[in-house]
Amino acid sequence: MRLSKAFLPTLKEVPSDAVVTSHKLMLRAGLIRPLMAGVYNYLPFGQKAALKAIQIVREEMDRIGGQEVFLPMLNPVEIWQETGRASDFGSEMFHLRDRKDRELVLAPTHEEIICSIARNEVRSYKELPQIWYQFQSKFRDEPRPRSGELRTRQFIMKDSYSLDSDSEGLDKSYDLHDEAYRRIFKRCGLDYFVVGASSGLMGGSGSEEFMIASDAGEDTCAVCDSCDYAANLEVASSALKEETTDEKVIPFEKVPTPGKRTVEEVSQFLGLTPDRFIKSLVFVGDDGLVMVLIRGDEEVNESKLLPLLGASMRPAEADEVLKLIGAEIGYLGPVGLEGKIRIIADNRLKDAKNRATGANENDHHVIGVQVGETFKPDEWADIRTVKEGEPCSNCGEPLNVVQAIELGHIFKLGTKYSKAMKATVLDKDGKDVPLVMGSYGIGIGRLLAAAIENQADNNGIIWSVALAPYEVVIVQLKSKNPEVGDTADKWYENLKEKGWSVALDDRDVRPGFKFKDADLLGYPFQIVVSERNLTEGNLELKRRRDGLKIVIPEEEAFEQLLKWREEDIALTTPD
RNA sequence: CGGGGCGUAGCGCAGCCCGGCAGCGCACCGGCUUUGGGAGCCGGGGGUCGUCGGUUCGAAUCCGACCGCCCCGACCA
Repeated sequence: MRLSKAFLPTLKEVPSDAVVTSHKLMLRAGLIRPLMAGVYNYLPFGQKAALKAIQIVREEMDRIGGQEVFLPMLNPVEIWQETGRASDFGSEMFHLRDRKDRELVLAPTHEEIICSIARNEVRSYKELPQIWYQFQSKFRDEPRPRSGELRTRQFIMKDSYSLDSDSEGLDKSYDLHDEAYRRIFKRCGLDYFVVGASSGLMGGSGSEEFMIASDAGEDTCAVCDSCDYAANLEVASSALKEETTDEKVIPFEKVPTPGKRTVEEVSQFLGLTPDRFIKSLVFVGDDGLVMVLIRGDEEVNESKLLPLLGASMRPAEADEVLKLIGAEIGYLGPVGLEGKIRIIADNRLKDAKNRATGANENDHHVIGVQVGETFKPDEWADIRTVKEGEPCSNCGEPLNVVQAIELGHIFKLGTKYSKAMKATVLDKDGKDVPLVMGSYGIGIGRLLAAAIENQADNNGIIWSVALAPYEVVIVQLKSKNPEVGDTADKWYENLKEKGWSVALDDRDVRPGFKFKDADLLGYPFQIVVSERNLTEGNLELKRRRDGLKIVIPEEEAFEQLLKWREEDIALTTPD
């Protein structure tokens, strides 16, 4: 590409709307421009990088036997009603009507569409396994898009779906994706790690996320440095146990606590530490109100609660609580509510002695609560949020808690969708069985943003050869000596002929401008062609990654460049 | 959806408190000079001051409603 002809609107100043590094740099480097909240235009250089990422993903999906398809983003709402997800997604799904007033949706993902194809076309276990994938715009009306390409309302996703006739088959398809994803992120030069994850609304029996550590990330993960344990905080657990005590039992008593509602207020008022409290929260699940108990100094993990309460889970409203229990939020507790409301307690409260909690009467709490005696919960579960430094459940060493960006997510869906949509095949015994499905996603824009978050400096982006819009730029400095332009042209044509992707900065601007732009754009390599060096028969080469600059005889320059490129590619080659 | 901030030339911003000619820097156009880290000088073009309504002799400025964008939180396949 000759930059004199390129559409490359770079910015010297940082747009005021951008906060995170990748967003600032994608705007400054002219990769993207905003259209509205959470929706971006991809400009030529951004699209170049996206296509490179897409090609890497495509090669790896083909490598595991995936077949590329292209499924509609415009869907009839009925198909989403078959699985109940039209309502599960709620207002996160875009709805629209056609000219005949038929209700349509913009697809946020494609499990339902895959099922609708499979139930019509796939008859026998002999046709399985199948892996179908696509690159497609996904639409999700996020309540709060943010951080540029990290969370958007429309984005390109590689989504794939595996179809098998039994769970052993699913395991294989899942493992193939696991391998493909590791190769993809390695090839993109990303320092990823894999964590156990929540399946959330997707359902199914298991899922893993591919993460990259970054303060810009919206996910929090517990990671063990001593063993391979790593989990999204949504599902992470630790080996922490309630310390057993032989303290003397104090008698059960109701005490007035006028106007004191929060654990902090009541603990101060009663002279107890927050860990001596049982915090009682009320949620609404698929089957009505549920009381959830956790130690006063800890936080309930709503992701862990979701599978226990159902997809419609939400915190209860104040008046719902008042109606059932007769006390306001702040004075709630499990004592005396057995049989009246389902009570789920965190494992850590087992055998807890001498605790304080709400009395279910305004302005009163109770003390001397012996868990298991004063009251018995209906269920025990791990519903707490793991904190930094707690012992790893695998090896006992302290866990680290880190912020991370979710690059990809793989799910074992099982039969949730195939059952709901009657997508079945005949098995070996001639019996109808529902397809056993997996679903697997990578956000392309997020992948690019993560790569930039991971590799950038004060001067701009640092692309790896794998994702760079162009792997090398020829910075042609202006000169009256025609040899400079001729040499730059010659190198441009020669490199292109050798299959390199190359940009020639032949714009009529000053040298400083070109150098700044080259660093901002993040080409892995720069070739500076100037009169000053050329009179000595030299070129200057610069490697963006570490800023290394060398002046080298023109005849030796290509050899050096080739070596640098091979080194760069070696860094992103899977084992 | 709750809290906060913002909306003035393509971009970054000042002016608003205390109402009275709509400004600055960059970018853009023309000219001259300059040419190894985002040039200098001279000249020039570009604005429904987010929208609608109100107060006022007069509104970018004060008041109200709405719209949009960003941040924090809630939420997030």
